[in-house]
Amino acid sequence: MLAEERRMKIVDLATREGRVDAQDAAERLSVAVETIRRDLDVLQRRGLMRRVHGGAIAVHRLNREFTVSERRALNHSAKLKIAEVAARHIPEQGTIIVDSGTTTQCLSAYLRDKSELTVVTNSLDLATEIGSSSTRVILISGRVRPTTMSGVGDLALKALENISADVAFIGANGVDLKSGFTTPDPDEAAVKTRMINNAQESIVLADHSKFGKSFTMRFANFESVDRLITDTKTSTSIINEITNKELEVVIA
Amino acid sequence: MLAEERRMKIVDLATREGRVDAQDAAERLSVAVETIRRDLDVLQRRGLMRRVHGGAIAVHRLNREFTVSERRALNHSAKLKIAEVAARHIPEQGTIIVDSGTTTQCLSAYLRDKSELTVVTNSLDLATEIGSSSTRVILISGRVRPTTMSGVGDLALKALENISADVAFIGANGVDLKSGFTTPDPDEAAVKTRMINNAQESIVLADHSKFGKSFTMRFANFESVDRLITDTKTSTSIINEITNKELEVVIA
DNA sequence: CCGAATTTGTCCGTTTTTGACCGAATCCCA
DNA sequence: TGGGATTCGGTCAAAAACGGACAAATTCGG
Repeated sequence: MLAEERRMKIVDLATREGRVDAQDAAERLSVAVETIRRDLDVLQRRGLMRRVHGGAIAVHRLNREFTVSERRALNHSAKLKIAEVAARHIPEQGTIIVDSGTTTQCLSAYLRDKSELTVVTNSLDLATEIGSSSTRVILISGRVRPTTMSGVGDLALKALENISADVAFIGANGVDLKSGFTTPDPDEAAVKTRMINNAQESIVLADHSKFGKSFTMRFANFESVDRLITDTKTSTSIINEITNKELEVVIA
Repeated sequence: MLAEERRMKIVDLATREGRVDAQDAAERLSVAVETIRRDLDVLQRRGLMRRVHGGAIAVHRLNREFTVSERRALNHSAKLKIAEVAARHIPEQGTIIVDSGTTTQCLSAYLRDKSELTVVTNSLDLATEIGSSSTRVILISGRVRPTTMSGVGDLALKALENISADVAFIGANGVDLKSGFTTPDPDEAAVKTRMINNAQESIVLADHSKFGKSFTMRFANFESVDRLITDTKTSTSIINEITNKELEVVIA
């Protein structure tokens, strides 16, 4: 059996059963466990599954299980540092737009009790956290997308229509040289684009795990964003290439 | 079973039942209690649940308890009964409007995972609770009023403009023979009025403590509401007088 | 057909996971 | 409030899984 063929069968197994047991797969495909383990590593690098002790878990199942709170914990310290740096760009007064997402969510600590500040957001969680403080919060309506707990759709775009802000803090799922800033959901992408358009200055927050990835919907290219904040683990070569595109990159 | 798989099942248990009993989970997943306890520690570190004596509780439940705990304690059992009766008027499919408020909030238990139902609400807490289920949630928002954590103002009215629903469940601060249904905040009153106007049928939920009180803003008179649900502690004389005004009163 | 590169299997020391044990801390109920 | 039951958390040992090294087998390019 060809190596690729074997890997296909492993993917097959994974999608059918949701997981792969290294030991079990080795027996079924009559190869050594080490081979399976190596295969799983390869498939993980291809983004097809996630390696865990004893085997691997199919991504489709992962997405379902990964809740907001779990994603929040992912690279949490990096996100906190990014938020800390981003916070320097929050004005004392005026209006800012804050996108939904686990990274932008970390900004909440810097947004409470700013009585001269208006925060416009489509994130339920963020609004809940700072809504009870003296900061003026405007929550964007819309259909609630369960995976991100944010308001999207036509209503959200309508609500944003007449709002203009000083700064917009935007999250991204993918940052790639070819594709620009991307996200999987079309509705969510439309909201992000509108947010960027309606702000004087726009800042994207993205930790190292987002780089080199691209998803279906581009919501901005490098020219339309003013600043990109990331953490120290992001490869410097990518950062240099982005800096060449007239986009200021800040490393937290 | 893979370790990660087991942990997923624990998260599953937690989200479904709100809590995890270490002993019980150990038996169900046929591993030692110690293993479960270690898993719970890991999951806590991932921010998925909060460790407590005897097991752990899901974070989504945790947030819920924190946000409305004090207010909800007031006449809580009465509110639960009112919600139970009100729930009989929730259609299996179609669109309903649910107002913000501690009483209407209790409806959330009956609104999760109704895939044929669309819930329109201006309550952040309600949207958060049912937004993660398969129920379609449309959040009406605008400026967030800190005391009630609800969306009000011009933006909210605009968003409601083109929405029509089968039933509206409305909360009230005061129910009085002379003043009708009242609330202190003008913005909130405007939203309630619009909600009632945009629904085929409107139901007000009010426990006994609301009767005989009146506040600045009337959002509805007795004629414009179809049904009033209250608890057994409400004085029968008031109920009789209200019934005379062509308003059906249901006692939970 | 040959040599190089890649893949695969084996070996083995290291790490991780798991279940068991036990004294201490905590909870629950009378 | 006190005592019994439960739970906790730390240590230990066995088992499983890991990963790196290396050799054998296979594939590839010329």
